[in-house]
Amino acid sequence: MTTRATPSTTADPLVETVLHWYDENARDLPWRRPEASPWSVLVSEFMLQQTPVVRVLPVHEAWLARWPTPAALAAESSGEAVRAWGRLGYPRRALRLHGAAVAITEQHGGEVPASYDDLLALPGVGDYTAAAVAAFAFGQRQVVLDTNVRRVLARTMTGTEFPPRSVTRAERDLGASLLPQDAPTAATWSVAVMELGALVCTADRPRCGGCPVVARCAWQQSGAPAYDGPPRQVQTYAGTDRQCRGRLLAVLRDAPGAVPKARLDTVWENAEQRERALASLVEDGLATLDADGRYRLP
DNA sequence: TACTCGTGGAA
DNA sequence: TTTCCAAGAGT
Repeated sequence: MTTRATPSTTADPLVETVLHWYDENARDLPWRRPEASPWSVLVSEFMLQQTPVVRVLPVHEAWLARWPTPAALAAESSGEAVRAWGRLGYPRRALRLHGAAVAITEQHGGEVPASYDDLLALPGVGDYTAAAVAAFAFGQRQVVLDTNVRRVLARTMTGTEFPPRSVTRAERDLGASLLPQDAPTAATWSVAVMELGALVCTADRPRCGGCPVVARCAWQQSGAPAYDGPPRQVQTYAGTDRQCRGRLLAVLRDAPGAVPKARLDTVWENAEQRERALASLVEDGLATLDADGRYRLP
């Protein structure tokens, strides 16, 4: 399984316990294998933004087989990236990943940059993804705060069931305070605490009975009080522009070439909303209007 | 800051 | 059936 530095480099017993738990319980994911390239890691991080691991796995495998390097993807049209993205959701991520591949090819000699700042400058790469790639692809010491890590820290350290709506200074300081000094150990801790959140310390029905740090969990020790913060964001979907865009783009994705507008008109009843959604797809660069009035992927 | 941006599995 | 939400980013 995973290897790491000696325990003496870590101060907090919670960190040590989670590292040991990860040694025994880590999932074998393609982008975690020793032979995984930084490009494989970067692609996985794009795909995993708001999409579950099980749905990413097959698309990630096909993506890396077709485009083994950033330059290979950069040589394709952005539309092919959108098509290969399939039904992972949020297709603008496909566009941004293509844009990142172009930037890597043109500005970094085709090699995924290792520095946080260079990564952050890539399209579609925010604080989380830049830190994650620096840590997981390059073994750097970075504070990696994703939804899993934030939830684990909220429960074990802060004693609340859920973290704040957006990342706070306190969370960042807490993450920094727990980070092992040794870079390889820090990188392993980052993926380990994320894995704990994904497999045990889940958002609903956490498996506290199987949690290695339940005895140290502030939330559990205080009786697992119910969440009393502001209501978490509700994601409505049915009838939204988002659903309409999804229907329209599915038609373009499944067609080999351009499609007549009449065909797009059949997948959404409300004409006003349909026109607005189609215009927004074009505006976003996810669709192109041909001179003959037909639509296609860019 | 708050909102938008897809999709589908689980309970 | 409805609700929740999953390795966020951009504006």
